This record gives sequence, C-alpha cells and structure tokens, in this order.
Amino acid sequence: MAKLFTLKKTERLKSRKQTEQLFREGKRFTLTPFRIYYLFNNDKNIVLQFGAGVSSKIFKKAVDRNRVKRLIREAYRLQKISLQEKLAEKNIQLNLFFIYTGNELPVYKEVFDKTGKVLEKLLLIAGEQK
RNA sequence: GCUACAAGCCAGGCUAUCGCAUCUUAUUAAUUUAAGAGGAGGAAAGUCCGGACAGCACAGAGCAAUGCACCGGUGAAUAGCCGGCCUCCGUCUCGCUUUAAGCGAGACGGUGAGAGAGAGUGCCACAGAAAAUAACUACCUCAGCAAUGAGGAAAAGAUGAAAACGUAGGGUAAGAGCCUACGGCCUUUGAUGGUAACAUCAUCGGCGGGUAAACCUUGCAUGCUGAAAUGCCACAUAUAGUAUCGUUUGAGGGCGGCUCGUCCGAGAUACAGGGUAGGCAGCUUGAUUCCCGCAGGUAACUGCGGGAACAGAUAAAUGAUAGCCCACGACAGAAUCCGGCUUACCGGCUUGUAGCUUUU
Repeated sequence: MAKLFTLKKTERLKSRKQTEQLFREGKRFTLTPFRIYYLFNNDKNIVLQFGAGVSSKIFKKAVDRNRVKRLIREAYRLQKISLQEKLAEKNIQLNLFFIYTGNELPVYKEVFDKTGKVLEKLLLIAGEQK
C-alpha cells in the first residue's frame, strides 16, 4: 500500500519545457490569493504534476518566498488525494501551477482553506473531461 | 551585585504526527521498499576588494584606459590585517613667561584617498578695497589756491575658513626680508641613528595662500570572460534557401581597446526558417574551520604534534501543524569554492577594563 500524503520529485513539475507549455497553452482561473494554471494532457505516466511560484517583486526577501512556497506545497500535499484518484479513474493527466498573488505573508490556515477550494474546483473541471 | 565599553561565542528548546532532497547498508524487475546518518548563516546578504579553478589567448611596439600611492611586516593575494613614522585634533602631566593666556616637552586617545601645488591650466561661496604677481581708507612725494590728479609704498585698518613669515633694531620722503640679530617654515648637501618611512645636528639657497575626493604630472602595477565558465555522453538535425563580400588582387578571425605589426586563413555576414535546451562530471575535504599542547614573533601570523567538525539542491531539499517550557525568538535562506571589507540585527553567555554600591 503506497503512502497517501507524498510529494516526491516525480509529482512536481520539473521540466522547464513543460512549464512553458503550461503557461502558453494552459487555461487559468483566479481564486483570491492564487492564480492557477492548468493543462490536461495524455502522454505522461504521472497522473498529476504540480508547481508553485511567488513573484519576487511582491516578496523581495528569499526567506519570505520560501515560506509561501512551503505553505502552498504543504496544503496541496495534504489535500490532493481525491483529485489524484479522480484523474486516475478517468485516465487523464493534469499539469498544475500555483502562483501566489497576495501582498502579505499568508497564515497557514488561510492557505489550507483556499487550496482546498482550488482543488474542489479542479475536481469539478476534471469531472467534465472525457 | 549594578552600569558602561571592548573582544569572543551562541542565535529558542523538547515531544508527537505528516512530509522533502542527499548519502550509506540491505532489498527489489524497478529510486521499489526498509533502516540509519548528517541536512543553511554570522552575516548564507551587498557584490565593494583579493585569490583558487576553468576556457580562450600567450611575436612585439606605441598610444590610450583602469587601479594603487608614508614605511616595514604578514599572507596565496588585496584597497584586508599587524607594527611603526609623519600631519592635524583632544585630554592629562611637567617646565618657562605670567593678569588672562601663550609657548615648549612628554604620555595617552583619536584622525588622515598620507606622492607632487617649486611643470601648467582651472577654481576659492558670503563678506571684504583686494582671494593672487592686491592700492578702498589711512601714509609719503610731486603738481595745484582748492577740488583733484600723477606716482611711491604691503608698515596700520574693518572682512573672512584663509590676507601675503614673527619680534626687535637699522634704513627711508613714506615704506617694504631692503639690511641685521634672534626665532619659525620650506628646500639643497653632508654627518649620525634607524631595514625603512623618518628623526637629530650642521650647511647652501629661499619665504606672494589654499585646493590634486578639479583637470593634470610623476612612479608602480594590470590579458579578457566567469559555474548560464568548461569537458563528456545522449537525442535531434538542414552539407537546404535568398542577398552581399571573398579564395593569394585575401573575405573574415585571433593577439583585452585603438594604431601599426604579426599569425591563421576559405569561408564570412545579414534575412527568413528548423532542431535541442535531457543526463553525468565540474560539485564540495579545502591556502578549510575550531579546540588543546609546545615553539618562534611586540603583534598580525607561522611551524610541529594531537583531537573534533564540515549541506550539496537544480522550477531548486533542509519543511508544516499541534502541544508544553523559557530568556517569548531579531536580521535573515547556501547555488563553484575560499580570504577580507561593508551593511542588517531581539536577546543571551563568557572574559577583560573602568566607575558605583554592599558585605566581611
């Protein structure tokens, strides 16, 4: 039985090429502190790949950027399972990128709630896919 | 015990749950699974200096450019560090003259981009007659009844950050280092001491300011690029097209920039278009850091012996949540690696120095 709350290298969006493709061709929506980019594709083995980013213009200190990215990653790690299962069920793949657009350092609880809502929305979108 | 200063060290802790990258050992068809180990800083920051390392270059000359600028040491090296010299400032002590105050000597602390203003050019706010080869007032001579004019003259005057060596005497129409004595400063030469900067003494010549963090002059030094360096492997391809120039009548390129010179030399440039951007090495143990002992040195630092410690990501790990404790947690996140400098910063600990207080 594989562990549920993992977030390994393979589950992260790593390739520069894939990321550029995601920003170029992917769809997006905004949910207050986040802007989400997502793109469905069919040619990978990994079901769900994820990345997170923060603008260095908003957060000038590297410490703060790291903090935000870690919070997003943590919230995502704990809540992504249902989306992952749905995608596996439908046999489709999804690339996903979070960008934090808020101006102030977030609290964990807020990030957790919002990430949950984002994932719910993505679950709906995934449900409509064939 | 408290306060101030200086130097050094530390930079919340523990537990639970979930998680991340690396390495090791097992295990597996398989980075599959399991266990274990260690996993950001004193500044990791600014990128301001200096190196290591790598690639390219490694005939040369001139010019330009940049950097540095008292001396010695240290070190791989520096604009760092240590020690010294000098300038200026402050405090204290002593001596002399003495109303105040001033002068000299010494000690301590600080300060200085500390070569050259006697090569040239420029600049010096305000005030002031005048800010550099100075005549406004006052002074002297001459002309004139006078007003005033011509000339001499830097001794006196308000200003200013700075005013044309100081005092005394001679000298003169009045004056002036114009002359003399003493003193001050700069410079030449010599002697002595010191590795040297420099100091002391003698001596020649001189005394019309400051500014080189203004240009500049002098001396010395200096290849460029910077881990997105660079090497290898894999994958993919287009030795295609158009235009211009060119193959000994030499396109173009290298030699840090320019000029010359020199070497290579058959392709070069532009337009439009296509492919790749994955892995491994570099990559972390090194001029390393800390502790102890011995030795050398005023010190920075060095040598020898012993011990301990040291992350390695690559869309980028080192985390999240909860609870408890306390001094209630600042500045802040490695990206090739070191040595410095600078800047940011809540608090704690240790040592030393000074002052105050308490007790014996």
